[in-house]
Amino acid sequence: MLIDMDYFFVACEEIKRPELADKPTIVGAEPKEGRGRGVVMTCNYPARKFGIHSGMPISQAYKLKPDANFLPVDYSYYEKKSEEVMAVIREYSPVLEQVSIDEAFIDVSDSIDSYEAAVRYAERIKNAVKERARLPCSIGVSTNKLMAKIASDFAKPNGVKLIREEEAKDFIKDFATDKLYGVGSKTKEKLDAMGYDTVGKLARANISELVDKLGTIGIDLHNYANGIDESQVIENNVVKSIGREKTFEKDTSENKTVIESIEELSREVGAEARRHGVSFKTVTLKMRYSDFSEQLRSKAVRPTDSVADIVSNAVSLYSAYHEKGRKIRKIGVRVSGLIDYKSQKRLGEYLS
DNA sequence: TCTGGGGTCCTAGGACCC
DNA sequence: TCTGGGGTCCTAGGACCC
Repeated sequence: MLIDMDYFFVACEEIKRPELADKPTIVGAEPKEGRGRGVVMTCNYPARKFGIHSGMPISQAYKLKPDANFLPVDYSYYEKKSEEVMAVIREYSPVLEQVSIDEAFIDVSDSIDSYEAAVRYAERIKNAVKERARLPCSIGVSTNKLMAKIASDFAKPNGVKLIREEEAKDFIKDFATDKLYGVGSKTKEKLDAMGYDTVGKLARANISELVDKLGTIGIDLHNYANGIDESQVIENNVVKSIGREKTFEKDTSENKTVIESIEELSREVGAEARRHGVSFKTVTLKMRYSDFSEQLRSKAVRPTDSVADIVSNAVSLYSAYHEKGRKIRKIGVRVSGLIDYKSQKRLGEYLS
């Protein structure tokens, strides 16, 4: 099963202010009378009636519905609600794989022996999430992760959708290929060029041609197109990297502005690392220029968790590699190669 | 029309070690 | 004078997901 929260960020806001529910409401960047930068993170169904959707530039959303409620992103609140939701779901499954802040797979195949029972079980979970976390969700039910995810799209809003194993292949055959997990705009273009513009055609494609043009993911995609996905639901509670980035209100080439931002982002990253109880081995600086091209530069460091190390490395990467004169749109700082203190301590004890 | 911020995984070359 | 095969780590960039 794939449990996917409905219009999650706005639904969270509606708990605090129920009156938002009947009106078009958007969580995302500040619209600034249509001059704001950034995008719609989430919007509720009343807003969708005006053609607004997540990922849309906030300026465009403002044009479509200037008197909608535009709310800023309160990420830590949504994280808290997410934890509540995950705790509820966890009671219903021996294993839970959280995909994002508002989505999780569970695997209940060992304890459920019919499609009817599975649907009843999903309804129970949906009701429990609604009652205890006070948030709506939709649940896709099938015999593998790929199809459960696809089913969840058809469950929305606030529903349960079952796709039986024997229906799977037929269910997806007329979809565009980018409805499959792992097919984005680039891969879709390549598939189109090969003449595979629907999932059904991809299902009948020549595998060696796919591998030739796409690499080993060609095999996965061919399986997906046939409704086949052997991947397991796996607990994934280990964080691999921690980063913060921000887009400037105006593109800038002023060193002072950029460096101050790097310092601020570094402090946030450092605080987050401490919160997780991890040190890191690599610091990466990301620069996005006005034309949207991106430059990443990284530096390996001795394992550390200090903000000063993040700042000094990120700033020196900036000084060394920033292409002078080019205006920067966005700056980002990330640490990776994370080591948690406990394992470090264990290793230390072992070595001593 | 104007494109966020949080991530993951993969590929590929170079340096280095034994 | 010409040089293998196994491996790890570092760095850069691309594609993708929500």
